[in-house]
Amino acid sequence: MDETSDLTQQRIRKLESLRREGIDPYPNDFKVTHASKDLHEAYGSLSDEELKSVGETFCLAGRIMAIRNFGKASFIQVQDRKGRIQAYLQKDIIGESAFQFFKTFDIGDFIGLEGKIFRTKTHELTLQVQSFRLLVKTLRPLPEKWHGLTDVEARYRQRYLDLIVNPRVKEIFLTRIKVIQKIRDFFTQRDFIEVETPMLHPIPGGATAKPFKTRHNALDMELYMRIAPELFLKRLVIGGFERVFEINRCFRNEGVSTQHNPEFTMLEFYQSYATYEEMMKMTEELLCSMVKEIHAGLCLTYQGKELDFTPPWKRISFKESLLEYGRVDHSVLKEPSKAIELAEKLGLELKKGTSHARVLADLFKEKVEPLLLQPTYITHYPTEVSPLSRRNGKDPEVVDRFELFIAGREIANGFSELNDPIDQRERLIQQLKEREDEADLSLTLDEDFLRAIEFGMPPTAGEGIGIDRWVMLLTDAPSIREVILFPLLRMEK
RNA sequence: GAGCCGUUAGCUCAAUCGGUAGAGCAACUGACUCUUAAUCAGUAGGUUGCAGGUUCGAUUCCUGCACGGCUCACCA
Repeated sequence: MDETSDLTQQRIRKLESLRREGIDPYPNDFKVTHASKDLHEAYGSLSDEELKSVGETFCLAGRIMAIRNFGKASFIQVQDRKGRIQAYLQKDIIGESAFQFFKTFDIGDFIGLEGKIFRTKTHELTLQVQSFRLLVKTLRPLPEKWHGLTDVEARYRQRYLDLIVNPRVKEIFLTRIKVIQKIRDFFTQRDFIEVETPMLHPIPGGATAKPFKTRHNALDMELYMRIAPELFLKRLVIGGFERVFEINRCFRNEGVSTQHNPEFTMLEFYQSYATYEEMMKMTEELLCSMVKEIHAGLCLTYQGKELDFTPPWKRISFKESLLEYGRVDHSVLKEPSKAIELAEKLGLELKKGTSHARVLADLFKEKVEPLLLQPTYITHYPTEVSPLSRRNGKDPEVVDRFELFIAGREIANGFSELNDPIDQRERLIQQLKEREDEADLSLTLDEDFLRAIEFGMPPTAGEGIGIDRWVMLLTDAPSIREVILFPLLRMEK
């Protein structure tokens, strides 16, 4: 058992002996003047001679990641929030008793250092320690210094360890944070307002995923964790916030995979007096700005595949894509029976109903989606599978909608919003009818949403972008769990 | 939900046909004042995920369970 492991017992004994000697193993009064990176940036390029004239004393603190002991001197690697720096402790300088005290330190302990900067014979910028303090005595040993922590389960369950010993992991999450910051800046600059809408929905809507059910005790009320913020953001548009965005969590009670986590982060934004075509343009600008910043160019490699983000991105209609990528016969687009025939030939299970549009959507998923490696907009989906999108002016059977695919995955979904309240009501009812057989009590008509639209929604376009999947592309992560700090796992035994 | 694979020391990994469970790092003792996966000598560390079964004998073969990974299914 961990609690009785020898290594931990040893350290508890060390801790007790420190206390007996009157040393506080967890002080909080050490003051830091510099971070490791500050020193690397300020002095990394100076010559050995120039460094000698730097008289300044620096106070740093961090976790000891490596110790290389000699008889009367020690090198240590100290890690702080910005990186690592080497420090050098010499018995002659810090004194006999201090040096003996240092010998009791373990890898993983936090240390506070005060000293001057110099360069070793092997040209490494190093802190010549004049004095030091124990800041935290740790009780458990860190994973191995060379291989680090590779066990995937341990990495996810004990993400703190993963972050301590695997620098790449820290980098991924810093990139994720940068992405979110960048999105905020992008929309704020364009006069959008960031809002927060409810996570607890009386009626789940805005998508057709299965929701998590929960319950409010005092109100004696069934609630659902939101599957999408869409219907609330539109209420805000109706209320006069003509440009809004939200970056927040959505919850879907579905299977877990390398592409799906039950809770994930979605960006949604709505702009009045814009159309789906302007959304496509804005999406190119937004995503390209991030690719440029993180990859110093418009190309990146994802899982061995070269992706080129140079705009404009290919746009092709849903039906055209079935012909061009799916290589289906024209008759499949025209005759439902032919579509069903093809789907059956491919071994697709047509559970969702066998209407022409649904079958085509299944064929698309099977035959087209995996081929869309380079950024590609698929436009004009069938109206039937897009209950919240505005009908196309020339062909009411399709909608002014697009989905963005990159590396064979859906990254974004946007459309000109349906603001005809009568059509909206009919299409939501139609959607409910199709799902009736699934006997899901959560599927109810959101009458307040329909009432809101009856008060008039300005012509608006909106879009949602899955942030996790986008960060996966930017960081070359093979699984969504690599870009979520604490992915959902079963309970540990 | 199904299939396949995995689970051995704190960490990373070995263990031939079923025959006493090993190494590196970390730890402990000692040597060493410019190392950087420091080096050298020595010591200690295990309910082989859990529960059964087969066998003289199981890390190894079989069954069930738990947890994880991948693929598929479900699903925006």
